[in-house]
Amino acid sequence: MVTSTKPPYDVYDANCPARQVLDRLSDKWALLVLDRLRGGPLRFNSLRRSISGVSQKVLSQVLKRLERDGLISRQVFPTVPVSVEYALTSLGGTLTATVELLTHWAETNMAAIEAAQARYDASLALA
Amino acid sequence: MVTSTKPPYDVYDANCPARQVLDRLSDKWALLVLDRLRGGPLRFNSLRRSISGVSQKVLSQVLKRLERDGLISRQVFPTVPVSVEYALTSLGGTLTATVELLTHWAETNMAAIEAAQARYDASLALA
DNA sequence: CCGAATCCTTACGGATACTG
DNA sequence: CAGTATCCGTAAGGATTCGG
Repeated sequence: MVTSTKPPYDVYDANCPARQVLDRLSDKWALLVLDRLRGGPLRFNSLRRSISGVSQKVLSQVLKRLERDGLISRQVFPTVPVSVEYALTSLGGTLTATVELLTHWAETNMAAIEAAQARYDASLALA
Repeated sequence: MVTSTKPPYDVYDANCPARQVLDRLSDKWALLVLDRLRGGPLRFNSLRRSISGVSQKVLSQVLKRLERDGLISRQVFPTVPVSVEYALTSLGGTLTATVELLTHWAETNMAAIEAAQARYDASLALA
């Protein structure tokens, strides 16, 4: 359905809800974190290890932002040394469910995109 | 619904379809372009003017990428001076339709996110 | 174990000027 | 009109080190 039901928001306004959310999803690590937490709560280093490639600095930044947005929760256990568990909130859960629709689109149409790229690149090669 | 139906892809692999698509959407201008074209084909400068804030360099980069991905089409009219029309392809159309679901989530839940942020910031203020 | 702070590199985006 | 080419400032992200 492409029946343009354009929202009454200004897409150029940084305060536009769509932009707000998309700016968050634009961070690739954020999505990986949310995806990881779908399996249940995880501790910091455990989460870090499960997402290969992310630096500790960036991970803590991302976690802080997601917590601030209410998408994940952070619970500290006063053990020695301290341990911290991160978990998906219900709000975060609905978001990941929605993102999955996009993931599904990707799986369905990635082949078409790759085909288009091949065609494009080929047309450039003979130019 | 949080019933983890995880795709059979490696989310850490840059070739994962989900990543491919999200990396594209991470470009804020790309989304604005796709959104703009939902109203019908537009010429370069027309598109540029309709998206305030984008530089001409970045716009042409974005357009080239979207064309390569098969999400938009580019048609040159041999007028003098030449005019070029960009339009959404059917593939691009299905993507924007899917993105709209995300937009809808944003509209529905943005208030909750802002509330969470306010709570978070308040808890920091008294720390 | 969890995270903050520092340094440093690089890659993106804006402004400007030029071509077909 | 529709780009390409160049320069350049800024800000994001990685590596490393230190603290609670």
